[in-house]
Amino acid sequence: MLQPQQPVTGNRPSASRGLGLRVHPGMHPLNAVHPPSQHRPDGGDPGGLEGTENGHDNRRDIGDILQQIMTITDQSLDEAQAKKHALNCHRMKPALFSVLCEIKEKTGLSMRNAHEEEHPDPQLVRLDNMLLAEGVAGPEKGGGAAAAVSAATSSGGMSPDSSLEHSDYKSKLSQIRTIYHTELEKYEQACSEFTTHVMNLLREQSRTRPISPREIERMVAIIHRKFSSIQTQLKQSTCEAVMILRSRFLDARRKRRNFSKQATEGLNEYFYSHLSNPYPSEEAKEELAKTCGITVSQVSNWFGNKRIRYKKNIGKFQEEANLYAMKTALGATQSEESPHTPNSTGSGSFSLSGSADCFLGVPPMNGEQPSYHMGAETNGNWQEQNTPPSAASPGSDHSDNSD
DNA sequence: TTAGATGATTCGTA
DNA sequence: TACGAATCATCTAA
Repeated sequence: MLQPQQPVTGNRPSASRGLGLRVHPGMHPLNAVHPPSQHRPDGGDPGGLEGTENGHDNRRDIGDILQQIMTITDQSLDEAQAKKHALNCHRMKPALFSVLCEIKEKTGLSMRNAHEEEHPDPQLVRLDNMLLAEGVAGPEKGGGAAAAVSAATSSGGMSPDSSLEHSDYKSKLSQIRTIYHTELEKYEQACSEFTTHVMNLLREQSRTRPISPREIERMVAIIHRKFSSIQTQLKQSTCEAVMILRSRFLDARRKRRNFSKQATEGLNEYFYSHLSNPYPSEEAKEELAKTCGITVSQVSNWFGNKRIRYKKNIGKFQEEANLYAMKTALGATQSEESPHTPNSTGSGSFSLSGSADCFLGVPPMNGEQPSYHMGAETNGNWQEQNTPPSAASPGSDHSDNSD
């Protein structure tokens, strides 16, 4: 029986290090290269053992070569080079090489993962799209920041004096972009270098073991996948940074400012004068937006909030409703007394004295006559549920009608 | 510091 | 798509 051979150098024990492929008692090194017909996967290998016990010269040579290969990593570089050269020149090398090729082909190793398909990672696609949209990836033209700023502005959350913060935002986004591209370049360069290195190694190794071009390609693909996952992490971190930056600078809720008293009064005046149907038309919203100095969406938000909060606690708003009713009534009286006297201090500003009908020229909703009382029903069951019976009677009871 | 007010956002629904 | 409802985040007065 062929015993495991000590490294040629003989300067260290062979069983403690190496590739873990050392021959152990009971297993002949040539088991790995037996043709499949002789291979015994059940552990027993009478044929192989028989062969070694017969002291087959060729197989002993091959065993020597294999053993030398196994111990190459344990040797110094010079020794290894010399050994490699010796192996390359060995008379049995072509035979061993062809056997390895054959075995490799039959085990299907070379076809492993051959059917793996390259699908774009959906997460990566999302990250790419986001970075593109934010202006971090892709050509730098300030588009992302500008788009984000314009989006925030159009939502009505940005005040005109926020241009300084915009520039701050842009500069920080630019920093993120710079870091992102620097890191990306580093990764790409490292990937390229590593790929080249591995390909050279494989080409070199292909002289002593069978390595198909397809195998090299697959190895390159594996490397690229690994680096791609690192890049994904980079993109993820960048996205998070942009999100934090964006929320810090552009989240309208963080920039919330209360409307001016004048604007709030104007909105309230409209609301209570149309209490039976507080749903301003688009034209009315636009007019309100213009006169209050806010956006149409802010008007919509305000009415949405007002309706829901009014409905939730009618009693609480009763006093407010009465106040605006009184103001309107007073304004109407003054108008009657001096019909030619403008009831506002000037066009474009809100007056608390005008009647609901002539409320700064804001078109009545759906053609209804604005009123504080239970007027024409125009919007579902809002009116019957939410219009307080005493709204038109300032000073009347303030009973809590909240639901 | 804190509770209430308020503007904005999100989500489900008709 | 507008709206209601819930919720968040900030403002403000006490």
